[in-house]
Amino acid sequence: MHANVKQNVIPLITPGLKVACSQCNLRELCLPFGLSEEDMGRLDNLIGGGRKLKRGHYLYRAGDPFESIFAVRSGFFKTDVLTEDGRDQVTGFQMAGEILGMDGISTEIHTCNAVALEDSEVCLIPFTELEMLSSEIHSLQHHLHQVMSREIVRDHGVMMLLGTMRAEERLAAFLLNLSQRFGARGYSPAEFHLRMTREEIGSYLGLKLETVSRAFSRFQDEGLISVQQKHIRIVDIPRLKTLLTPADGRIG
Amino acid sequence: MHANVKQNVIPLITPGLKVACSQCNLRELCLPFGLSEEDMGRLDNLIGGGRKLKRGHYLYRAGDPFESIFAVRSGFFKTDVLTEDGRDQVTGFQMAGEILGMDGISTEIHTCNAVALEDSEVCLIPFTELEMLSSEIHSLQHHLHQVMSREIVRDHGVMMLLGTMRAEERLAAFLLNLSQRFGARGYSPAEFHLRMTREEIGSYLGLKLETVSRAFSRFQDEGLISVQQKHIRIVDIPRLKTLLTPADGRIG
DNA sequence: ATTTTTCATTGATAAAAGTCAACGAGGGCC
DNA sequence: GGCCCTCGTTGACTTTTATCAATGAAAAAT
Repeated sequence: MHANVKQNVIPLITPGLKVACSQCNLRELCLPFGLSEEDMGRLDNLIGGGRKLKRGHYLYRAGDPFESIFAVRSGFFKTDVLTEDGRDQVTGFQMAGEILGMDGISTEIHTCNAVALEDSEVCLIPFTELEMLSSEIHSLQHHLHQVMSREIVRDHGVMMLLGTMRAEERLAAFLLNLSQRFGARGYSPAEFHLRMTREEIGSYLGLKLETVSRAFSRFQDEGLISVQQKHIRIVDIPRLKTLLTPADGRIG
Repeated sequence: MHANVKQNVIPLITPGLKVACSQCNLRELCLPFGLSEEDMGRLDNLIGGGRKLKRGHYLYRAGDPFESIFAVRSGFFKTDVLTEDGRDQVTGFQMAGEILGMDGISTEIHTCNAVALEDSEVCLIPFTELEMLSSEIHSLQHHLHQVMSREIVRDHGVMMLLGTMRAEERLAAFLLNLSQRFGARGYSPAEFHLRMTREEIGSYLGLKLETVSRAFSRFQDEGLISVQQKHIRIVDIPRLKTLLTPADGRIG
């Protein structure tokens, strides 16, 4: 309880940053995907500006009233759920173009925390207005549904990971997922900087930090990756992928 | 691959069952929640009738084109995801009033299987039509978003369970969740029949069936529940709940 | 009604991950 | 630039869960 007081005292959110989907190079990844020029302009008008968050600051917390969803413009976030008895589960890591906050729609209260893992910017999308606009723009409505559905499908993937995979498989899946997402954003899929700690990775993967650390070391020993603290280079993507399709001793 | 041929050869779906939300005693739990009489009538017109499924039959399968979501009218379903390498993760169990199929919205292709675990009936809700109607009826639109968001929040709960809990905690959480949902539907929260096998419970909880079975036996030995195959009676709900809030040795 | 098959339970043993502990490296702060 | 604190790594050992295997009970098929 005391450990993270330092990073939370002031929810340092800087309003007033002007943003426009139509100018944004993330638009193909983000909410405006598939909108016409004109409709994108209407979405621009709705978006309540951008907000900057310094590393360690909360975008929202469990218990906060829900008003908006957020699109990550730059930076890196994690979301996590806490229980009364102090358990902490990281439910996801979000990067540019991804949508945060949909957990709050159901009860009008956020059920998880969203924290910036590096200095970040988000676009604030007031949800009531978004619903109003999406009832006028069919493609926006449909795309919103797709984004929510994609989140459900992603969650199923995490369940699969947590429910059926062993430690090294989980880590391999995690690295390949990051790799793919960095690649899709024009960054190197083979070399990147982890924004989260071993403990946060462990929480996401349902493992203890020591287990994560050992798995990293083993991957390095086997020449799959090269690790130096938070710097990762994937040396052998194909072989890393084979870790996810193990025991193919199935009889057709 | 061969094991479940028997139950799948004919996707025995019986169309033509007429249903009306306005007459349905599940309406407070289901999609029409919060609609006016008039709007409910419009929803009635949209719903493509009911369908009956015999136990073991698929409502839809991964790979099927997505057209509709489904509301469970009666019966019991499971959803699961398979990987190429044969891993199988049960992602949920659905009962009356709950919505199935939202995984398909994102890509227009279902990503999981939905199987009836007992003879069941669903209402078929064509999704394109639902979107059209929901852009006219704001409360319907909002409620659809809430239903999807609730699914996301539920998924976070499963992640928490899989990521942080031990075998007995998982089973306790599972039983309490079923208990609560049966109770909400007017059935006994203390005594019910499990529709799924130990293996399916295990898959959902990220455990092997033997571990599930042992945990059941231990709960029974400790006087928490009484188990006889699929028949469960929860003897001591409060004590079962304390299993979920263990080690409260936190220092404030 | 009987046979067959599936499902559940239990025990012995193995494997995987967790726990406890020590040490070392980096990054941020003064 | 140096100090402090957080984070990461590694080792030894424990706990938990999986695996393998056998038996029994119930449900489905004939």
